[in-house]
Amino acid sequence: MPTKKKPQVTATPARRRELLDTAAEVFAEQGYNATTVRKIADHAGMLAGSLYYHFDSKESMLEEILRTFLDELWDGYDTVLGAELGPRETLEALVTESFREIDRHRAAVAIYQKESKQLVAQERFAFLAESQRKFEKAWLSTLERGVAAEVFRSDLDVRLTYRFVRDTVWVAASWYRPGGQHSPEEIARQYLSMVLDGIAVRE
Amino acid sequence: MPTKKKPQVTATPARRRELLDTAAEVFAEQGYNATTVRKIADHAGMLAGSLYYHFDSKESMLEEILRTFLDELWDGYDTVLGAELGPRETLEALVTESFREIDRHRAAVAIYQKESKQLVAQERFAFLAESQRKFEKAWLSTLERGVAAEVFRSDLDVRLTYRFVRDTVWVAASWYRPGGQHSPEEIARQYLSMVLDGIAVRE
DNA sequence: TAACCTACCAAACACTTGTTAGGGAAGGAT
DNA sequence: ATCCTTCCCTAACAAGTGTTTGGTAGGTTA
Repeated sequence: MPTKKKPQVTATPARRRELLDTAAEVFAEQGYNATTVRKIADHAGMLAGSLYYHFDSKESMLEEILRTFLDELWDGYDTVLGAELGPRETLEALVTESFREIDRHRAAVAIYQKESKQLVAQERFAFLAESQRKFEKAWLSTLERGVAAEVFRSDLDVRLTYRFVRDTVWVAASWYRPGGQHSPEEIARQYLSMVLDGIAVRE
Repeated sequence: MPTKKKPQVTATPARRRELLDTAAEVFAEQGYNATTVRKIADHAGMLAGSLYYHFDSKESMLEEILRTFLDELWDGYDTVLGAELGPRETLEALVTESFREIDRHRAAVAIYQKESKQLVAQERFAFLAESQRKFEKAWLSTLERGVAAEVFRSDLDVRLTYRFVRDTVWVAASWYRPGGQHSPEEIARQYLSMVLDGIAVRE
């Protein structure tokens, strides 16, 4: 007799993704640790134990939410980076793509922002560290290319600039609401205008 | 016979603040919900129950940490706002003061960033909402004054700009380490240069 | 009709959580 | 020498935690 069947792997992915979406929203709203499986089950209209028909554990839900988000994020980023644009155009495209991802995966981004720092220590979530390295490399090299090409200022600390740009983009997930008065593209445009040209009036 | 004495109020504040500092650091590192009172006690070299000689509850520790931080923050802010500087100088002073507060209250700022959104719903932490309103008013009015005086660009959404500036400043607490290679003033200078003049090279 | 699979419920499990009650050692005050 | 205060420990508590086990209604397949 083989091992027990694992509906987690083969079951219809429709209900599964539905449950992951509600779980992601509760995680984002209340925080991962403060979210009990009973709360998730409540939002899904079922009992706590029933979740374990679809998932191994609470932690595996979190992992799948973050993995799905990062996979899609890197699809977009790799496309941009592979286009071999100039440094300024690359930065514009990365920022715009980021705000689009926030629009699509608001909950996952919020979770990532809040929890990734603690999760990355666990080997189960080592893929977060890998993603962070790729992320830093992509942004830093773009900024450095821009400095070399004299389209970005050379008197600013590149690493510091990277941190500011990175944080401001992603922290937008904490206040962004899809369907609001600003589209992701409009937010990206305003943000880029601020970061590239500054908010001070030019003489 | 009067009610039991409450050492929480009258006890020597030295040990009390010491414990709050270690608690703040554990809260900042692991997150409030993920931090057990036993972990705090471990870091303080005592047992969990002993904490309750000094404090009413885990929640009251959190409240005191945030209250202490916000009190000091507004001391600095009110001084700046009372100086009646021009809009650009006010913005510069607010940013610099913010980075100094991050330097002094790194842990508290990190906690505030992570938890305030969920805490503000509880009436016990209503003072967080009040602080946020004051904060928004101070920044928005400064930005609007700058636009009116034509020192800040008028084609940017003020509210959006406010959010970007606010978030980028405070999120720095997540990567800032006191004693690092950049002083708070140096970080403020670079940040202001980026926000005011942009990172693009001027023609 | 019978066998089976899917998706859930009901009830319990072992464990961790914040918190409390009683006690005691150390040291200063009387 | 006695008392009192400070500060911590020991031991337990009730509630809440993630998870497991066995069962079952309803649809699908043989």
